[in-house]
Order: sequence, then structure tokens, then C-alpha cells
Amino acid sequence: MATIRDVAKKAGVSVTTVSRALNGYSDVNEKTREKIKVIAQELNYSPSLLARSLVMKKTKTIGLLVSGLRIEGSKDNFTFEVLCGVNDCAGELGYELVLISTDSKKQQEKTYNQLCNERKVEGVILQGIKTDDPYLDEVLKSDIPCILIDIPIESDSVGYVTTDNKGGAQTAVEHLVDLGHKNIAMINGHSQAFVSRERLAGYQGGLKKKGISYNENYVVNGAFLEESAELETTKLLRKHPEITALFCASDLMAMGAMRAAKKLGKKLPEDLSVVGYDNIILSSYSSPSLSTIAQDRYRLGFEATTLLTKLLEGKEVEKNKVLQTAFIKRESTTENHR
Amino acid sequence: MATIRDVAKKAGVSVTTVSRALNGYSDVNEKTREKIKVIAQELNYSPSLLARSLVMKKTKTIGLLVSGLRIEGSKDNFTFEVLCGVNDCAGELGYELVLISTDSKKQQEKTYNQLCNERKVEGVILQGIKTDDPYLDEVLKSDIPCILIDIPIESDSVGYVTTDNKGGAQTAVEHLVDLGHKNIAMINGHSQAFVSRERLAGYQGGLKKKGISYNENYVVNGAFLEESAELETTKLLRKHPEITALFCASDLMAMGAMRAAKKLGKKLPEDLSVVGYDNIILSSYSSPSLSTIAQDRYRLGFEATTLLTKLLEGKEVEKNKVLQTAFIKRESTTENHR
DNA sequence: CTGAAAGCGCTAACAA
DNA sequence: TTGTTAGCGCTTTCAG
Repeated sequence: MATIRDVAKKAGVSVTTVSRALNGYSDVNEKTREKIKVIAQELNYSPSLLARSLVMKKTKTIGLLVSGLRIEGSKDNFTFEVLCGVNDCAGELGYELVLISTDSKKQQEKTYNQLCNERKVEGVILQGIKTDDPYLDEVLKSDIPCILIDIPIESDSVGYVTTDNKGGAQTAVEHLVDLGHKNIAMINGHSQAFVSRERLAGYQGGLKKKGISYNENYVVNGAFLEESAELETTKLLRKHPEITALFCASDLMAMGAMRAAKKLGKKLPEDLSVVGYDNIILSSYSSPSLSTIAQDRYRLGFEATTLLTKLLEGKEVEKNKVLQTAFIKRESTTENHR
Repeated sequence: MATIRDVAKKAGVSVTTVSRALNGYSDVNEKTREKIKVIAQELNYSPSLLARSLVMKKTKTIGLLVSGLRIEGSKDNFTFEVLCGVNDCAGELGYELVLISTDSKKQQEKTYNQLCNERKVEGVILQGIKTDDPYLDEVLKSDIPCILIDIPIESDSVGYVTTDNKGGAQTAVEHLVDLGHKNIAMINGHSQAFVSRERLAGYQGGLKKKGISYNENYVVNGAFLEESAELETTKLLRKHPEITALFCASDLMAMGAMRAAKKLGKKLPEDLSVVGYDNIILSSYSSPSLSTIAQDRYRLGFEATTLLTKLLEGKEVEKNKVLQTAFIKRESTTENHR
């Protein structure tokens, strides 16, 4: 491909002039600039970002580091929608986006810093990492600006974006109580997720506010998996047939829970009301359709990118953003019939 | 961050030696190599891919160029699953992956070649482009190796990966005929998609094979959109109440079609059998669950990457790959009751 | 307004 | 086995 020298040669000027002309500097004759522009076009020239980055020591690139980019993610689309948000925002602001995916195997080979340094990303958005992941420590020690998604930790160079998990969960539980339910169980994710802790707190808060005492036997973990949730729900409902409502920490687990209830011969929603969390596509297509707490994953990605770029550009900002959730009433919740 | 010179200085050798030591060349004393390795580790050094790429004139990077990376893609997950396949394969083979997303606005600003040259991708996988997109011409003229997804065009540097659309469609139609249906309509996508043409051909082929004559009034376009499909299906079923079965060129359109039928007071599947195409997640959760032609989008991405890298490495290969589809019987199809 | 020269971090002949 | 030199394509002083 054509390089800046090819353009310079053909235009009969120096590379310096070409560089300045094309980059919009004012100290270049408009005639010369036009001539250079025309020739650049003719030669189908476009500057090598590689070379430019090398000399400018700036890549204008952010990395979306995803731990566990797997096809299973299709079911909740979390990663994809975050990606869309990041991509759109980065595009608007003129940042390049590189997708870096890791898994425990890859992490053995390369440290977080290596990954970032190699590709010279200026900042990182981190998604899908568990709180006990060794990368998390590295992120906090590293001075590469980073925005965590759904992990509320801050430092000089690290911020986060999340949704109001506690509030969302509380809303869900209050909704169930308002429908007359007293024995409300929770299918949570796992203890390595901040969102699980928050949602549990919200569950407890909702019960307390409504004057219902918390029963720890009513809380089980479904690991955010549909199958595990199905299994755990089956056990739970067998052991505690008095339960009339379920709050699930994810829609996907709610799907599993509903299947479990059906298999146990329960009618939904008459025998069991279920609220999910996420508002994934499936939730409006299942039968019964699922009442849920909606969180805007696209905006999560978009806001993360906004925050990160502000950080990169040295703007003084709040290093975190908490998005609101919204309760969506569908068919899976109804009045307590017992 | 530490550069190769920092390592060289600290190790008391030249940068050349460091380079050779770290890159596993044999002509370096093992003792020196060890020493250098230790120091590199201490300094947390990792080579700049930028600088390396610049001098080697090789980036080992492939681009996944997606036209229309939008949140709506969540519904069928096509892009996401292709991305997973590409990512996994690229990872295995040691290629970096950059995600390049365009839309008609961006395409005004930058040509395909510019996009590729700037980022110095060695090859491209192209997804989501319509057959009348101006980029397609550029791709064919460009000498950057490229694999098209679902567009069966070949040239010296261009190949493609697709599924057996015609065969899949034919299977779907034959299934319906075998259930006793005679008046089988088709909700197709749009004429700018190769897959639509192929699936139409398969639909026609299926009918012909079973001795049923083709009626062009039975074919409408739903633009691959749920809403359009719903609208078109409503019109179609009103006009032709004799229709008892529908073949839809995508599951998403099948969802729209089923909704239309329900709103018209039809019982599914008794009054109308529906077959979709894709096997998206939704298809197994809807009610009735959707009989469909499954295509493996992950493998589409994986195979595209395999093909591309072979092309890049100058291996003599078939420049196309057609994946088989599979028919999946669910609840939405049943015997003709008329 | 324009050009010469230096250098970003790295690899690759070519010498030693 | 190691070092010297050149150069990838670009931007940026600093002179003119």
C-alpha cells in the first residue's frame, strides 16, 4: 500500500508537509494542501495507525476485556449488549476498540499488564470477571485506567459502572409481598459475584421493610445457570412446599426455576409467582412471560466507555456510575392464592 | 513501560540479543538467555506489538468486519455467535482479532481498503453485508484476503462460508408436505440476501419434488424482521385462508408469523404449522416451540477463520465451505387437519 | 510556508 | 555467540 513517502514523492513535497497537510495543520498553503489531498486520494493512501501510534505514543484504543466469551452467553446476551454499547460510544468518540478475551488458561500465560501493554490499549473495560479472579488485583495495582462492569471497586485509575442491584432486588421482593406472598424464596447466583451479594441485600431489605423475617433456608445458589437453578429449585420446593413466590437473581435462572415448578406439577403463576432479573429477550417470550427487573446492558457498556474516556482525557469525574433498574410486570407474578 | 532497551541495558547486552533471546532463536547462549528472561520478567516487559508489526510488516491480525452491529442482533445472536467462533479459532491459531463495525454513515467516510490498511489487518471476515452494498465490490477488487459469511462469491483472494440454505429450506418444506400440507406459504427475507434466494430455491425445489405446484402469491418478504413478518403474515393469511403451513426464512420472522396467526384466532399448530430457520435460542422457548432448520453460527465463524488463516499462510485450499444444516422437530408443526 | 533530521520500539542483515 | 547498523511509516522539533 501507499505510504506517506509515496504521496510526498508524487506531490513533490516532503513527508513533513504531507503529514501536516493531511492532519489539518494551519501552517500549510491551501493550494499545497489541496494538491496533496488529491494525490492521497488517487493513491488510496491512508496513514498507518501502527506507525502513528508508535511515534505519538498514543493509540486512541480501548480494550474490552471479557473473561469467558462463550457461546453460552447467547442466552442472556450480556456480553453482546455491553459490546454494542462500548462499540457505539467508542466509535462516536473516535476510539478504536479491541476485543480481548481471556479464560483461565490464557491467564496462566499472560498477565493483565502484558495483555494491555502488548496491544498498547490506553484503557480497559473489564467485563465478566469474578471477584476472586487474580486479574482483579492486577487491575487495581496497574496504572492503566480501567472501568469495571458490575464490580464496585475504585482506585486512582479504576472506576466502575453497575446498576442499582440492591434497589432492583428490593423492588422485586416488595412487588411479591404486595401480592400477598409471605414465603418468598430467592435463587441467587454465586458468592463470587458482587451483584449476588447486592441482590441478596435487596431481598433481605425488601422483606424487612415489609415486616417479614428473613429465613436463610429460603436462599439457594443457582450459579447463574439455568440447569443449576432448576435443580436447586426442585430441591427447595420439595423441602418447603409452603413457598409461594420466588425471586431469581437472573432471568435465565428464573427459566430453570419455572421449569422445575412445572415439573413438580405446579401451575404458574397461580401456585408460584416468579420474578427474574435482567430482562433478557427470553423473558418476554416464555410462558408465562416473566416479570423481571430490567437492567440496560447496552447503557452499561456505553456509560463505561464514557467514563473511561473521560478518565483518559484527564477530566475530573466521578469514577463510578450506578444505573437505575426498572420493574417490568408480566404474567409470571400474581396474587397469593393460598 | 519497560522497553527492549531497558532490558538490554539492565542485562548488559545489546537490544538485538534481547530480541533474539526472547524470540527463541538458537544462536544465543543459554546462560545469556536465562539472564535476559529473568530481567524481562522483573521489569514486567512485554514487546510492543505495534513496533514489532511495523518492522516485520506483519500484524498477525484479522478483522471481523460487521456491518450493522446493533443491539437488535440480540434477538438472533447471529453476530455474537459468529464472533465467538472467530474469536476461538483466531485465539487457537495465535491471531489477534479486531472488531471493525461499520454502518452506512461510516462507509461514507472510509473505504473498505482504508479501514483495513489503517489497522493493517492481514485478512478480513465479513459479516452482515447485503449483496448490494458498495463494500462488496471493493472487497472483490481488493487484494486483502477475505472470507464472506453467507455470500457465495469467490475470487483470488476472496472465499466464503455458508450453510446449505437450499437444502435446509427443502427439508423444511418436505417435512410440511409429509404432514399432509398442500398450501404452504413462505415468509422470505429480502432480495438483497443470498440466503433468501437460496431458501426460496429450496422452497420451490421441495414443492416440486413433492409434486406441488409453485404459487408465487404464497411468497412474501418479511425483511428478516419480526414485525414485518407479522404484518405480512396477517395480510397473507387474510387473503389466502386456505394456507395451512408456513415456512419462514428465519426463526425471528416465524415468531412474528405465529403471533399474527394467533391474533387472527388461529390455533397453533392445529390450524397452521410453522417451520422457521436458524434455531435461535427463542425457538425452543416459544409456545408452541418452533420446528426449525438449525444452522451452526459458531461454526460458521470458526470455519471462516480456519479458511482465512489458510489463505493467509498461502496454503492451497478450497476457498469455500458449505456447512450442513439439521432439521429440528418441535411443537409448531403437525398434521394437516383440513 | 516548507524541509531536514531525529526518533518511537522493534527486527534483521551483516560483521566481528 | 554477540553487537552494529539500518529501517519499518509516521510525527515533531528546529531551521530556513
